Amino acid sequence: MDIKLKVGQRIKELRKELKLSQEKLAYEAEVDRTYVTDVENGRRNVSLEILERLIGALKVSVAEFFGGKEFRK
Amino acid sequence: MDIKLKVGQRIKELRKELKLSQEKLAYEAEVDRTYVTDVENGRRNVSLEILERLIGALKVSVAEFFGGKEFRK
DNA sequence: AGTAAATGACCCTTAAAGTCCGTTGTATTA
DNA sequence: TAATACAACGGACTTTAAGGGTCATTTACT
Repeated sequence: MDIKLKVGQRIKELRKELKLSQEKLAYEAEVDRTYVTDVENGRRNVSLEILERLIGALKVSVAEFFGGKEFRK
Repeated sequence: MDIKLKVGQRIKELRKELKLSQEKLAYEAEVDRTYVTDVENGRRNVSLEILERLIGALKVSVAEFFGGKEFRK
């Protein structure tokens, strides 16, 4: 599966756990509101720095973010 | 520390383990040789798809790549 | 020491990342 | 019904990632 989609789904999953809206997450990560929608739906080829901000806003480490089985090959 | 630098150092570390030159790695990942230099030195804000190609060329999973302690907060 | 390979640094395009405006659809709740 | 909150989508715009050229510097090996 496409890595953009995997990342998007992981972000959505963590966002739901925190009961955040896309808009709240966007605010916390200092990205655009519409951008979060696109990322979660696998339509954005996110850069490292933006990814780091999103992951930080979701209160997990990069290692935790990528620790799931969908990223183990 | 900057995430671009952490990623760069991790790439260099894995590349050395495989005894690959930057040029070989660049060829495998289908990116420019000078681009690899820049990435390893933390000067590039790599996108997901390029990162995936580099990680793949280094024969590890995304989870393994980000599993080290430098990515655990 | 010499010389060849590998790496690093700079600069310049262009293709794409990321922003910002609005609108639309869909639940939920009063 | 209307009001509210959230998510999806489009288009136009600005910024930057990615590609690639060239030359300088470092590293490794005889």
